[in-house]
Amino acid sequence: MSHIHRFPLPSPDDFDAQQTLDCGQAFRFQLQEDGSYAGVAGSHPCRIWQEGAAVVVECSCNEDDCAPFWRRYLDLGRDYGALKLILRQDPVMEKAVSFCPGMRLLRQDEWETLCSFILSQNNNIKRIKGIIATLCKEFGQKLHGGQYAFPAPRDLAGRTLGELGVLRAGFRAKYLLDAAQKVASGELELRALYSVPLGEAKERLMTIHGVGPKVADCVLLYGFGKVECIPKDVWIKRALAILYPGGFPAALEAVGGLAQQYLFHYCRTCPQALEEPRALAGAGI
DNA sequence: CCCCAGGTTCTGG
DNA sequence: CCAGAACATGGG
Repeated sequence: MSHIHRFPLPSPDDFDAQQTLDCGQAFRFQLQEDGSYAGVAGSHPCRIWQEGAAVVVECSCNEDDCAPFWRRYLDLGRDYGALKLILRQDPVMEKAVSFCPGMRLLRQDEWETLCSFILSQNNNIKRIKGIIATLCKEFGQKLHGGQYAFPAPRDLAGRTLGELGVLRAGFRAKYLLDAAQKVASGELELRALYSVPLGEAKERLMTIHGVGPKVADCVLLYGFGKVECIPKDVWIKRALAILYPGGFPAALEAVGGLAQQYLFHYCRTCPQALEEPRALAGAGI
């Protein structure tokens, strides 16, 4: 059984599957020969692509109507046209947004986001994807289409470090285990983080061994939809230092996480992004 | 052999 | 409090 969902957007610029699903915020989508992306969102195996000014989702779930899930997952309630207009008033963001205007923030499962970014530390995206694929295949429930669900906290909490060895996750395995045990036991209740102040939520996440400020910000941004969180990874630190020597514009801080994602993808994908200011300076200003 | 990768923890001042 | 090293693993 498979449903096709078609979500119209104001502009064809408001969604691009590659820019959204392969920009380092989600790790479970793979480019297909037809240009669509196949993967798992939450517990939904799916394919996602764009057709003109619409996002199209094919999913094989047995829910009567999973459209609300997709609206939330794809952040369809947010007016990206208006937001991009605001961001583009800043000359640096103008370039970043122009580079990937179809990028959107995904609202992913909180637990999966936590694990994903624990595994991301001091690691590269290619290998992060591999570890997560193995994690799902080894410990997750089997779904339609040869896909696997992301393992629940309970699925991992009782495992030993030896059992997690198949992941080849290195020192991150013990962090994953600590997260699973704290969440499965109720010591850390993820849903409860919605009802406490942001700083408190971040501190609670950081009680997990292996979760520092950057990973916590990623979880809050990609899992809890807190767009004011700005994960400071090596790329963003470089970008801020070079492109915003005078500091990040205060007017954009309220949507700093979104700006961060455009910048991250721009700087990581386009090598000249961080070189141009040097060239200008060299030209004598 | 080196260095690096969407960091965090540990250690020595 | 703060700078460096250590941490597992795979790729260049």
